[in-house]
Amino acid sequence: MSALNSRVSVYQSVDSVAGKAAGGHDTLEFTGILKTYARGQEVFGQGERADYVYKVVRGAVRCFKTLSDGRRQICDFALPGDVFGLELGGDYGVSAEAVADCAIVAARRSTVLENSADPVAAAKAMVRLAMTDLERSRDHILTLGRRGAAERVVVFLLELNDRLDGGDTVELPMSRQDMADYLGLTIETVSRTLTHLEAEGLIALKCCRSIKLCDPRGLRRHCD
Amino acid sequence: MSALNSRVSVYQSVDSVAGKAAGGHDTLEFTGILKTYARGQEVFGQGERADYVYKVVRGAVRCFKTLSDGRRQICDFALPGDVFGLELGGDYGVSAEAVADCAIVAARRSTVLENSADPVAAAKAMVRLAMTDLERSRDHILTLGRRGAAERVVVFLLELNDRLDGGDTVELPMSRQDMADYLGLTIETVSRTLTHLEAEGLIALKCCRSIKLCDPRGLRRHCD
DNA sequence: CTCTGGCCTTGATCTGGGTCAACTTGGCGG
DNA sequence: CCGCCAAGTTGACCCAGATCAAGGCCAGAG
Repeated sequence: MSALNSRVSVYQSVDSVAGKAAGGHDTLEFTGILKTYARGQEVFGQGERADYVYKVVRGAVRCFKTLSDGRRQICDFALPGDVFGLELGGDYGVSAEAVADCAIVAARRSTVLENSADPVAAAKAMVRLAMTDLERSRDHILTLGRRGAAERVVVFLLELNDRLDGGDTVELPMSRQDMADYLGLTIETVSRTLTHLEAEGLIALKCCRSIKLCDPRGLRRHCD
Repeated sequence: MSALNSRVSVYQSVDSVAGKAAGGHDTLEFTGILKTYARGQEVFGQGERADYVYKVVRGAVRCFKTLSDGRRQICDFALPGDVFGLELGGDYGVSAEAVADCAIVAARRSTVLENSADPVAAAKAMVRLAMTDLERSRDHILTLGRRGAAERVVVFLLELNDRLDGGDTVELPMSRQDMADYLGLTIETVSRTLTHLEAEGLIALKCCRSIKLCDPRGLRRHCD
């Protein structure tokens, strides 16, 4: 459970972590320590002091909330290039775990925010990150509140395809359980739905973690 | 449908719209025009240019997304003191309508953001607003993804009671339909659930828009 | 006063997705 | 190569909440 292979080294990243709309402005200087996390390893837990901000270099992370009886809801997946662990101030509102083996940069909050060379640009980049997350959350809310199982799965595949950008094939970094916990379904329903979509010729399950989107137009029609 | 009673006047508001955690810093100077909106009137529509930011003075606003077949999901209610219409840049990602008769301040985005006397404080206040919304959205996602009907209604009542702060009684500004569209349920289920909660002695329906929380502790136990 | 139209409640029935259980598949260590 | 175990699939059945339908309860108009 605890830090197994936490090989660490200093890492300098000055990538743009701004949204696609940015024309190069408002980038967040992201300097920190590169760590690796094994599949299933915790990055941080809900309620801990939010002293660090993270950025995925390789792999994928799930950010989730848990009810006292164990029910889990994944709020978001952080994919390569994504920042996570951004908080209002105090504590993390979610827990974060590696979905697959990961390389992640951990930067002190204060370094990224206060000690920045250009505080206005840093704050603007923060706003951009928060608003991007917020818009994705809203779509997630729409999906969970008003879409049926098939629509949820289709929306998920299309979104992942968009974010991973691997042509017409989605290489899922997560298990069926993770998909289910993101989509508010059960593993059985996710599995069945994928089988149905394949039977309809909309997708092809090359293997259970590799899905080809055969008919993107048809899929999009499936969920407006 | 269009602007019926859009009595307008200049309005100077320098309220703190920062979160509760703020010790007085990072306030957003919010200067704009005070407008009134009739119940049901649209404030802005999804896809329109997001040139204005809004702040509720009186009444309540629903921010929602709609699917092409008419299914509606309310993402958030904006209550007195809340800012809404904050966007990444381009267009509004949701539509906004008055749930009840409202008084709302509309401020130009540029006035609030760029032309601010203290751009760093403004940007920080923006981050605070976005993060607050984001955290509420995450809770909403948890509710929609993993809670049953009774838990949803209870969580909703507790949250509203917290935000409105009217002692132990919640004066609902919205209809059953709005509640249902926020909670991912139907009006019938919301109505039945309230009746059940009353039968259990957890709440009292003084009238259909006025609900007394008789046993806050019991309610909280209902949904962890 | 009655009429009308929202809004809300209540009951009967239906169904999408959950639950339970068996089985298959695939990756990995020995 | 086999055996093992986690992950995924498939089937049978069940139930929470949706749907369909009938009234009830105001508030405002006439």
